[in-house]
Amino acid sequence: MSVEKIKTEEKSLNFLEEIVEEDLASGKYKSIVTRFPPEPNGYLHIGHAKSICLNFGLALKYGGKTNLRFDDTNPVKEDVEYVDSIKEDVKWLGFEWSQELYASDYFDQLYAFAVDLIKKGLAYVDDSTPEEIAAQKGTPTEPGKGNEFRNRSIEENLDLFAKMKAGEFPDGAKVLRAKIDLASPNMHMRDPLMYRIKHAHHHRTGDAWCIYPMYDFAHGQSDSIEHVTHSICTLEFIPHRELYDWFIDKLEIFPSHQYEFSRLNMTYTVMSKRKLLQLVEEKMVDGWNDPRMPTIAGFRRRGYTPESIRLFCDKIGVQKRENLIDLSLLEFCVREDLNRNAVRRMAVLDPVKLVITNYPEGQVEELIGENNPEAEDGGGTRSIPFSKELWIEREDFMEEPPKKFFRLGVGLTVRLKYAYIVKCTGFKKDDAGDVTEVYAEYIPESRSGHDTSGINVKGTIHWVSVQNALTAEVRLYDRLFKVENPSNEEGDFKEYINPDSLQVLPIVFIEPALAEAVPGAPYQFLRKGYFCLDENSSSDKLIFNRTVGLKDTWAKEVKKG
RNA sequence: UGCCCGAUAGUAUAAUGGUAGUACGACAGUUUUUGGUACUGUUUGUCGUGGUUCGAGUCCAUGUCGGGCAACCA
Repeated sequence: MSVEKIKTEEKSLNFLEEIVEEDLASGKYKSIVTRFPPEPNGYLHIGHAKSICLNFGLALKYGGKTNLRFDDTNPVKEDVEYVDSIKEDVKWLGFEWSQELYASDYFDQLYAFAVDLIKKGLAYVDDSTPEEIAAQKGTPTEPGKGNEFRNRSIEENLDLFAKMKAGEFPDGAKVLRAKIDLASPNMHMRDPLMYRIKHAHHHRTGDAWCIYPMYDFAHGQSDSIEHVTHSICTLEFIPHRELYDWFIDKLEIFPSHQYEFSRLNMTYTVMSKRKLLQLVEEKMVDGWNDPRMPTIAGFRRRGYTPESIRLFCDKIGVQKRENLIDLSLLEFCVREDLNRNAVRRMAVLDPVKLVITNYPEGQVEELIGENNPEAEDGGGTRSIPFSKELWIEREDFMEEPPKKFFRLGVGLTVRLKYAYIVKCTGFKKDDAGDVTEVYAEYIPESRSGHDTSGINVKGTIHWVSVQNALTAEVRLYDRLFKVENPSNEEGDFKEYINPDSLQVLPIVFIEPALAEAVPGAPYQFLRKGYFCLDENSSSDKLIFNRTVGLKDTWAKEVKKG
């Protein structure tokens, strides 16, 4: 390979990798520490996967470590259910955290930090109502103004803050604020809140506390305590950075640094926990792990693999500009993985009966089918029963086939996959005009692997032997929303939900080998797409979810007309 | 109209003052016992205007457009 060739194939660094390489090269750090800091108030979605891949990926690439730290400073919204799901999802994606930590682990330390700032004259207790505080903050174009509480003595502040902690005041009666600059052009510097009173039960600290730190007074300090070198978050936190640095500076603690990248947006879905929670609570979907949800749990149930999601995160890159990624890129990534790894099977989703008129009544032949043509050895084989009556797809027969239709129609020949070439001789319709049976004659010397017929056919179709068929329920999923960017549309985003996002096929005929289908394993139903067993599937009732369809150039052709 | 961030094909993402490249998509073709896969080819781009320079997507100025910021949320 030429030098140029190698050079062009070398993947360029994203801006965060560049920063890390510079910091390592300059000796600023010997190794890096990152963290993934979810709030346990919802399930992780594909946008979090981007952040997870970034944070863990950086540490993996440059030899550092990544902590999983729950940002659990608001007890009224948080729950252990979410903690558990988040841990499961991160693990499933294939990452191992160095330590499992909680911002709530630092409540004592954070309290001491606050006391330190009070002693330095940099924080005060304010008795104002939320409305008063908002009004006194001014607006982005007008400076805010102070109030009488701002000038309380250090002693009084210390006393009041201790009483806040001791539970002497009701919720909302007082807050602790940083004393910074009410005229700052950065709204976040206009004496931000540090602590508020909430007599609420916390999922970890129980009833030990009735004051809880705000995000801004918890996140940076938690990073600092953990010696996080690169604290990576999304763009909306840019204005918080000045405050992040201010607290670290005034507290004189380890200087973690914050860097921001743009969050992931994807077409035909929504990516905010608030909206996803709404879909769950209003039962628009079957829970957080509904296969139509953009949650990690949803993708897992849908049959997406960790590899495919990691590949996707790698392909979308990292930048600071707003973006809206094509869903087709994610689908490309999952097909790429599944094409290599999914076991091939046959299933007839919309059946019509094909009768091989010259095949002996009652005879059953066991034919051999390779499990995966992409695998080196074909992935092994399985046995498939063939008989006189077969199920084939309704769409594989046409009464009046157009020129480029390489399937069945009277007089047309096709290969039955793994079996014989058949020639269509006729069909039967019912009173409603629907085709009920298709007739064909097989060519005995055309059997797969032993074909001496010399006949060439353009098309190959899949089938399942009627007398040996098993049945299953199949769930076909489509995009959750009808429009590319539901959040950008007028009105409520829920108005744009795709009414056809789930199609249930109660009875689908599948080949016998599928009785041994394994949960979590990917299957390709030939010519139909990739499927996996649903979590509610049982040996009595098999249920398959369609992960993604195959690319279908014929469907495109038909659409064009 | 205060502050902050951003702008490269349809969508993403490179080019670090020196040939605007890659992927997905779309389109066309080759191969094929999956109208899949693989392979080949085609298509479409530096937000505008000035300036610096032998040379600007890149640096400077200015304008335009998009996004964010005034939760006791994170």
